[in-house]
Amino acid sequence: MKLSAPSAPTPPAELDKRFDPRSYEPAWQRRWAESGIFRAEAPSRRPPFCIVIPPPNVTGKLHVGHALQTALQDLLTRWRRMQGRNPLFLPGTDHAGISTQLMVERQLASEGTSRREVGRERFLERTWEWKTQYHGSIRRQLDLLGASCDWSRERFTLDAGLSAAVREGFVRLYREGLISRGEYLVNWSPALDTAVSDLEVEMKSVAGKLYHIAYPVEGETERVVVATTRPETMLGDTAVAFHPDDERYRHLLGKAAVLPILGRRLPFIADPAVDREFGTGMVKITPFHDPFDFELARRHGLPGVSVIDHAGRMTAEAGPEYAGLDRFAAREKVVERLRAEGLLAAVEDHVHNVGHSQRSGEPIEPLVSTQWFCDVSGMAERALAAYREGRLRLVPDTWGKTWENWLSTIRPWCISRQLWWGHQIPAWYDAEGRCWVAKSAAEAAALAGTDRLTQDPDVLDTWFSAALWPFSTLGWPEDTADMRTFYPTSALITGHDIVFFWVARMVMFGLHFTGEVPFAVVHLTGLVRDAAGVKMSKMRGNTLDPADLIDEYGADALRFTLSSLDSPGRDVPLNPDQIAGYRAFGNKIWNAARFALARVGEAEVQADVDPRGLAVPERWILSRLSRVAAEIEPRLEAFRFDEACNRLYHFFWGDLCDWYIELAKVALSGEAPRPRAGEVLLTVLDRSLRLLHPVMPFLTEELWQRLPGHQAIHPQTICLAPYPGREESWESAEVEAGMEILMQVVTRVRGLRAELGLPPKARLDLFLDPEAPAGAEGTAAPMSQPTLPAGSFLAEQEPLIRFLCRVESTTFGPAPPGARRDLVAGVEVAVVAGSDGLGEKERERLAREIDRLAGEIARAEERLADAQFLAKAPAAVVAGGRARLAELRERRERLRAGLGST
RNA sequence: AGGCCCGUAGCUCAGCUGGUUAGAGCGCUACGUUGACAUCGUAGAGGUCAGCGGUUCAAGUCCGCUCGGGCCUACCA
Repeated sequence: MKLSAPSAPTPPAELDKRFDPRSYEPAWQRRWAESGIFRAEAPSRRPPFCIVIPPPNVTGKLHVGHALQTALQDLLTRWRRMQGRNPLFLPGTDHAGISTQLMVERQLASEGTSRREVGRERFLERTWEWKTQYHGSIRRQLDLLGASCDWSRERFTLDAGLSAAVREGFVRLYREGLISRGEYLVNWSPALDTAVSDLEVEMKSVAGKLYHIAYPVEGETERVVVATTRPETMLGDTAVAFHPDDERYRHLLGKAAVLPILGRRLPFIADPAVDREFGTGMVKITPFHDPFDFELARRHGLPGVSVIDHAGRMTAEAGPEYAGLDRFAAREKVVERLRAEGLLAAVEDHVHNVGHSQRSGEPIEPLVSTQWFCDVSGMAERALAAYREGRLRLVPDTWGKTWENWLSTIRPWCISRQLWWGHQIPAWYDAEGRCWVAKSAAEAAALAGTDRLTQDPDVLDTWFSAALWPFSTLGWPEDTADMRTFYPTSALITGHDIVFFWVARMVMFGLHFTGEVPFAVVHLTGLVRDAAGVKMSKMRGNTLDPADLIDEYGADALRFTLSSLDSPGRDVPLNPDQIAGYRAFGNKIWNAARFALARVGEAEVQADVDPRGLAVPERWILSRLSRVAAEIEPRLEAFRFDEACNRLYHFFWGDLCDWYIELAKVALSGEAPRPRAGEVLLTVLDRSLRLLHPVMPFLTEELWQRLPGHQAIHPQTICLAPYPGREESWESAEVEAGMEILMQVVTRVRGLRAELGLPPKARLDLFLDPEAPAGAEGTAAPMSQPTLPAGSFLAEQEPLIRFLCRVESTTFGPAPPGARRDLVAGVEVAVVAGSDGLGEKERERLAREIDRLAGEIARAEERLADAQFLAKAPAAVVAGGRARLAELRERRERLRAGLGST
């Protein structure tokens, strides 16, 4: 495990002034991979941490949604690695049955052929070629992102091991009676020519028609009117139903209607499921082409008639007039005929929901077909219990209700698909049509007593293998070291769009096959949208390709952007401007390091720093660093990547760059040396880079390798350096409070200069009067220690103030008349600038500010006069209010003085 | 039909267990090439926190309703 030298020509060489992620990102990914530091150990003494990747489809390239999840998964993995755990980020891909098959079929079509023409074997060869190609591009993209995957453990849902796991799972469920084959009403996609599961049906609101059709009553002159949106299905009617309490129709019980066109006898049925309010309250029953009717027919033992076939065409049963017609053409023809016969009572516009095939888009055709089903009701109950008992945590927890709702109303899962690309169902049929389920043809032959068997041609739903993923990838059903070391896995991060497709099924299968929830916690991310919040889609042309974004902004900037946008329960609007903003942050970090490397002389990174004997700026930045470090880990634990990122960003840019590095300039230039300033700067930089590394792995490694003395932290790589935490001994409320006042004073002086319209170089004399009048203590930044009053603190730091404000002189004490003055943090800040008095604009501004203050003072006074408030509010709040009022009044006085003085 | 989420500055979003001065980034304005950084600096403008009602000494924050937007689940023909 050796890491070669960094890419810099000579070690702590000067940094290029140009910040260019492309110059180091690919090089580091290569170096890390070569050094083997991402390989997990099994067994290991270190505590495990495991994330299995939600396997991308080998259909195509990764999109930004993948980039988001990968960024977060890798963030956690790298963080845990730095904490000394034994992390496994397990990569892999999914064969994605329907999608991939469609892609290859499209390819064949463009060559003027089809899958039927080339045959199953050749088709599968072609699909494997496809897989190889796209797998390569997925791998490249994960590398570009900096994913610290253990590629030695990579899996594919159709590889030998996973295929064995799938057969094992199927056979077990079959033998337990949870998988069975039967003829049921299923969701049929005519375009895909396969059955699909309920989840693959997308309900769309469609503006259609509601046809009112008169059915004669047998042997009577009476007619009943039924309402339907699909008149063509009437050819498959076998009954007519109404609500048992519906007086309008009760007399019809025991009688029958006559189906127009075909003349079939349709008994009247009373069933409470019928809605009396809808249409006429009389409903035609088509058991084989409507789920509602199918259920009702089962309850009443009614037969069914199939009038629509797998291609969506009318069957012979529909009658010679319609056989062979497409269902929609048949609809027109049926309506025409009814109208001609005077049986069309009415046609009205009707908006209703129609199931569409998620993959191919056409309306789903409910029809009866022989398929394999998995009874998941028991598993669903256990998945529910796991959630309720806290063995499974959903983040954010708002998903709990959805979880409960879906699992408690779950129905059998149709797991067979009439496709070729996938796991062929391990069931064989003998000459008599008997079915033998086994893990192999040989085993089936042994069971059947003959090898004259034919395997079921269908394949399993892609999600069946996906449901086994967290343990099949670790070697299940074998008792492997990986399984013992890493299962159950630590966390799952995936998009909320597949919570049912995938997450729920993994939990169900995990509990069933391993007895454990496959992951302790699931973080459901939002969907990535474009800058305007619109869902990305190829059709809209608003997709962003991660590879392009990485090329333009660098992987670190993309990772930081995505991580900081992942706030709970929200979608992720990705705006390239924002990525550019975080690339600028990278540049900022780069230049901070460049400054340090150029100025620290012989200083080196220290594993620890004793704050005793350090000057205020050094003590301050160490204190700030400790506080920020303390805030990061709890946020990562809670999947609040957004908060962690924001804190790091503001610490680095705000505290470190804006203030500390400015303060360090005087010390490092030799103008006013301070003890160990260089050492502190390097140490703060080292720890900041380590804190940032899980989010921005490349930049932090590139810079960290150049920090003199970084070997004291880790000899090889920042990837394995310890993740910094809190350093209590570095913290000082006193120093932070003092610095807070200093910063406010400096900011106010700069403000006064700008307000007076003075050029930066214009001479300015500063007067500070910290002997704030009574009542002005307890401001926004109260001096917590009486040992360090504002006055002496500011006096001690006078050279820094002079430097930061660029003033000629600082005088402690009351300002002379004519000075422009203000009050901040209990300190009067006044400047005397040459001879010019206040300009008209400035007078107006001041007057407005004084007005605004008057309003605030009035409100504060009113509140403090309220007996209820005084009695009920906590003492601290009341005291704070009083102090604030005093400060407001005092500030108004100063401003008035400044205004009147001209 | 049921459930969930959202409506805060021009844009995209933070805002933890309610505390009075609501933040960030981008954009905008003015000034600025002071040797880390113009992928920058300094200062600034900009919000009746969708609306109404309630709880409370105190509401962006809690509760109810309304309006607007999005998502998910669902066998009303």
